[in-house]
Amino acid sequence: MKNSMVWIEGSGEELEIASWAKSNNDGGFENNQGMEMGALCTFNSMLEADQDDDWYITNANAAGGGGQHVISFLNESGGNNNQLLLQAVDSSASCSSVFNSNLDPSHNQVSYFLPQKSLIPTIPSYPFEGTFDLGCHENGILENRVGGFSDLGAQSQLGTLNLCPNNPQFGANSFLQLPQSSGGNSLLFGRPKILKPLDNFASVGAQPTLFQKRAALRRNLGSNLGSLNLVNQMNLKPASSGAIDDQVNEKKRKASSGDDLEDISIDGTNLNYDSEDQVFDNSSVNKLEESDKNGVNSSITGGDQKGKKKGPPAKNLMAERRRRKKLNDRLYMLRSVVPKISKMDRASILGDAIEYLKELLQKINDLHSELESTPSSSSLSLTPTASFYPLSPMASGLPACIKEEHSPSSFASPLSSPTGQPARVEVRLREGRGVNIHMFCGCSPGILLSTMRAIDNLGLDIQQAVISCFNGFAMDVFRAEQWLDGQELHPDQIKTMLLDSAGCHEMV
Amino acid sequence: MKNSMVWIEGSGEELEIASWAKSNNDGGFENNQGMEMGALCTFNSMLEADQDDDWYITNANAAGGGGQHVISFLNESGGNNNQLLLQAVDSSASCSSVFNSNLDPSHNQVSYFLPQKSLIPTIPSYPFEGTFDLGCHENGILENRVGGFSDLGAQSQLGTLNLCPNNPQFGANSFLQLPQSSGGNSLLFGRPKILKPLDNFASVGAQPTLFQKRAALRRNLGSNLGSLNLVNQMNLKPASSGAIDDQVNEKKRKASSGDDLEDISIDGTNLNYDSEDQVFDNSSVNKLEESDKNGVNSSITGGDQKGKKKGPPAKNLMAERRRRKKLNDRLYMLRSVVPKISKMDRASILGDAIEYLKELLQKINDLHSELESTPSSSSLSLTPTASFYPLSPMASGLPACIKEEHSPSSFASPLSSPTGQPARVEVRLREGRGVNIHMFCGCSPGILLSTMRAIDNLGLDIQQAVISCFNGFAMDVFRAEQWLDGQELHPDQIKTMLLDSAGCHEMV
DNA sequence: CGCGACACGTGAATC
DNA sequence: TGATTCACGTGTCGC
Repeated sequence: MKNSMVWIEGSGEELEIASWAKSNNDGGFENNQGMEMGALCTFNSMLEADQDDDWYITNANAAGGGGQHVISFLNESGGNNNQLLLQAVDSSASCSSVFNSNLDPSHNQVSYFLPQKSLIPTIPSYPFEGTFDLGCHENGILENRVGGFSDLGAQSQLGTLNLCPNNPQFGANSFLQLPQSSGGNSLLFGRPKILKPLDNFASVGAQPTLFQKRAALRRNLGSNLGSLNLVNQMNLKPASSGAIDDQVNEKKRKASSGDDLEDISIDGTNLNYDSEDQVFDNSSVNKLEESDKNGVNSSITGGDQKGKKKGPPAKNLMAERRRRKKLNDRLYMLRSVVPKISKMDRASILGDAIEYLKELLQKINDLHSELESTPSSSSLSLTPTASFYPLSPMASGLPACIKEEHSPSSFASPLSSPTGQPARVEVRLREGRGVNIHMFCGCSPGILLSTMRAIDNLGLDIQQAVISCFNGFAMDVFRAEQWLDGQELHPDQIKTMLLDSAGCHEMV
Repeated sequence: MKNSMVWIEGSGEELEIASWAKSNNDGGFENNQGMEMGALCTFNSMLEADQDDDWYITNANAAGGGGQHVISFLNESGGNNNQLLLQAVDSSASCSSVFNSNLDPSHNQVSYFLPQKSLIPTIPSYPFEGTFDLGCHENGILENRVGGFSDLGAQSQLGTLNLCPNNPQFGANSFLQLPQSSGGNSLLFGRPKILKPLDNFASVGAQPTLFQKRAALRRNLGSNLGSLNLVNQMNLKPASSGAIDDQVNEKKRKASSGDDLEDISIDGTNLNYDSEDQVFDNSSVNKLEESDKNGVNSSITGGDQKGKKKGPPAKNLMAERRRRKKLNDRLYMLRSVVPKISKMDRASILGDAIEYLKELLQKINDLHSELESTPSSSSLSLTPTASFYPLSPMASGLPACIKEEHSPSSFASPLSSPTGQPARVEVRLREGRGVNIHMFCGCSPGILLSTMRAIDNLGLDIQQAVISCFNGFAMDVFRAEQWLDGQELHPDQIKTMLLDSAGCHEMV
């Protein structure tokens, strides 16, 4: 769990809090499970989520464990062509790029992980300690602010990376993210600044984002790195490490509103809130307290005081949290699906999405017109439908770019990348044999294959990745392992190899 | 401006409140102008809005009257390909469908109008009365809750329709919109229920949404229809009609937070807050007061009391308001750009956008392939545009539709597939050497490579595709061509080949 | 009356 | 140090 905080929302209903958290340490198994559940949930949620909304509606199973089958369900249905595969991103979970076809993480949380801005680039992975239940714990630690994406920074990419590892299964999501990463980064720290807020961390349990932010920042900044690098500690840490937390706690807010609460989780914990129905308040609370231990908290909860105002608030509070999370998840999803993200800012994400959307439309127009006119000379000035194309410079080349200019290179979204775009490759070694790769370049025929070959030749097994090939070629490998026994690969080796393959992919 | 409420945000800076409002009645001319201005503003805002953000930055003109030229500007710029033309939506403004290329309404308000849910379907247009300045007035009327999109309903489609006529120029945007309309709806009332909250109403001045909601609901419900149908009155009405407003006002909230304020606008008015720099507090305030007249308000501002806490808050407060508004605007914009909105829910909008985006990608692929194949047989069964594949019901025709319901299976997200899942492969030949492949299966190590290899072995060159690898492996090849001279591949060949590779990917 | 949805204000963090 | 951004909790409204 390192960075990635997955937050699961109960399968059937409530597992909100991060299941992933549970097994932080040991890694694999549980986490995965958690992830799946999350995914599962997601699906369900998606299906069901908006109610009549679009997302498929199928609630069914979900509940408890059956994540898997849920999934299968989808698959079946899936035949589902339509979907390109989005990355589902769950605000809570850090894995950003998930590509879920389903949109709605909301009810059932999903995973996601958004790249964070990477304040603390140095820290490779931030596992999340908190277990699901424990999750609360974590939250507490981090604190109230659990919210969605914030800047957090530090964990940013890490989160992404980490998560994936954790939940290889889910990994799928990451897909589209590429673009982002390309910019700089989604995968890793690559892009220092770009991704600001959204990053994955989002929420572990509840609000990974802030959580991450703070946690990361504080911890990282303050103390840290050492301890956290590999392990989960980060998250736990807060809990465990009183000091840092304290700082956080002090702020904890609670004081302000004062009361509220009622429920447990209240501030510190947050984690649960997502859980929705099944509130694990208790557990979480307990943990929280730990975390809360800091001064202020007491003021707040006092214990769990609920005496406060009326009873109702608590419920609403949870609901609101869920809502927020859902919204964030969607936002992340959108983000993951949009190639060129530019800023991680919420508004920017939205804006980028809009722009991208426009580009696509434009492109469609162009194609359409072309199609019509095609055969013959067509191209003329006529501009069939509307002036589509003339303008569309964007369509092809720089679609959205516009904005970008300045940041010209950084993100170049796959789309944007004119094919000519020189390849950009970022490689980051995770601990063990893990490798994160972010590659972005102009799309040229054969590049996909050549890249895959290159990776294969490098002895890397891609476990989690999202690759998109449109205008440009973008690949974000969230998790890959070196199966080739031999020596450890050096990032540069990988990089050059990939660049080479990109350079001469046509020759494939 | 009948329905469409354009909200202009000062050109240079602040014209926040709705210019459009001004000329309600007479219809055409002024309205248009208003619209234009709105548009104009929007552009500017867009351009400038996010600062470094993407949106083009160009403030220039905007200001006063020049709506037209602005537009032309756009066009020129337009050559500007980039933009597809979005409909800009401003949370504050009600006009939904404007198609502005620019994304960022925030700073400079823009216009928009979102289709509302149409609570009051019967009412065709809701013009906004309030003029810019007056806008405040309006706001006041509606009330504090000016927020973003709320349900409002009634105006929904109407707004859209109206607008278009007004700004033919912008019409371009519509282009893409089609999809929407096809969906059911965006244009007219067609879809009765779908659009709920976002509707255009949004806000005139500050928080259109709620405003609208309440205003609309109350008014509509309570009284209304008759008067409003064609004309602008609706909007004005609130202002004019005290009664309705009052109801609204009562709720106004303000009381809760109580203080804050400092600034003028405080609650009731809100309008200004968006304005940012130039706060027209005064004007707005004045108006507000009118609106505020309801009981509670007084409690709140009391006047403008600012005594409260510290100094800082106020500023931040305003900033936050702006931010919120901006975000809402973007959201609306997104909404306006996405044809099939289904629910007006924020989350739904996001989700729909995501889905729509996917569709577009798919469509592009289709077109692309078609295009390539075109000359020749093109027509085939392929169903040119859309439905390429069987699965993609959505893609073509009903793109979004899916959403809906039925499509249980339809979406199956890639993610979902548990690894165990048997591979599913769908292959469709496009004309020419084009091939569409949809593959979905459990994720197992090496599957990516093996699949790539299989494709390579098949002599297929992937040109457009999205591949995700997480829990499951999902690959959607939108466009691939057979470069292997030889014979034409048979879909089944491809399919079996891929299935084999998936089956034994580990052997890779 | 609960539940969902929003907006608001606020504290905090980052730039 | 100011400006933004975010998340949170809360009040409110509509179903």
